[in-house]
Amino acid sequence: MEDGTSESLGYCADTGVDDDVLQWDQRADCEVRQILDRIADKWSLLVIALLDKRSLRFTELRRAIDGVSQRMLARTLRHLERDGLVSRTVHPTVPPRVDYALTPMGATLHTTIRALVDWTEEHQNAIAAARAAYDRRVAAEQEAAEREEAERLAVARAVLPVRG
Amino acid sequence: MEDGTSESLGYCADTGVDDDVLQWDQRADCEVRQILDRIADKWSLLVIALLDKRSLRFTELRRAIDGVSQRMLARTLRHLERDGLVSRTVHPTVPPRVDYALTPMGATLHTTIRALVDWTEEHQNAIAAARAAYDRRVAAEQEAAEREEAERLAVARAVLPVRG
DNA sequence: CGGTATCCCCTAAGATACTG
DNA sequence: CAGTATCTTAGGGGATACCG
Repeated sequence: MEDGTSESLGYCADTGVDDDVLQWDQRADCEVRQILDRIADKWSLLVIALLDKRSLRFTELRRAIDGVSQRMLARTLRHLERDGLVSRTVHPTVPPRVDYALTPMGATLHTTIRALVDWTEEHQNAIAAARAAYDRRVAAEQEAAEREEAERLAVARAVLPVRG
Repeated sequence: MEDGTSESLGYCADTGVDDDVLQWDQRADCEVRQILDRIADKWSLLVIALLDKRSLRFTELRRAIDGVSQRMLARTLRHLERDGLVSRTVHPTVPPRVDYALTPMGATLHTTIRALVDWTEEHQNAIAAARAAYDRRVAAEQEAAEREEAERLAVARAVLPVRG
């Protein structure tokens, strides 16, 4: 057993904080937050995406997901299995064969995740543009700052007598 | 400048891989993946959540989000600003005042994220139950394995002569 | 107030090797 | 094939100190 969720998490009851802006619970130990962190995880997202079409074997997933290590895939799958999002079926053949599939709950999650990915795809150009614009702005500001700095130095040298 | 997205990312064109199961691009350098990783980030999610209601100052955000360090909040905000999801407005007063707000694009993202959070809230009980069931199963299996092991040891001791 | 710069720790994740 | 165990490292993230 490597970790678990065993620390003192519990349901996050309203602490009665003044601010009602907090529509979602911000506290670090909140259960919702914790679930969110897990399913929004890089590999989880991809695994759920892939399993939507059909069940897959361990190695099929491994090959399908570029860059995932054996360790991380196993870990991710066990997490998803524990959360009841993915089912694991062992066929007692030789060589062994293990199939992973979405559970009904996992399938409902897929829909939601899909929306997020769609959003990302729709806006990726806009985001790229925003980044480029931001970077240009920053670069310009930095250049300006450097020019100003150089000028100040030049003035200082002109005013002070040269020593040595 | 701390990092950036400057490496050779580029749009991930279809590499013509055989498998059409890959509805989303899995390659580690994929732009969509990279954006997803950023917005699915723990702090980003919360910042976007909070800014939906109204614009907030740095310190307001800091206070609202339990457990965030100054460094991480600043980092997160700069990322979001760079991606065009959050706008940053400096009021040249003294003491300085900086307001953060969602851009129109940020607002659309909020809707999508909200769906994800809703899903999580709806299913958190089911997930908790699944986890409990899983943990019980694992515990039972482990116990069984230990019993078996103990038995094997007992048999071995009974067969082998006691040395020393 | 609203940051940036610095140091430092600790864990998540990759690489590697071994097992049923 | 489908994993687990072990080692190691990069970098996420906290604490602190200082600037405009």
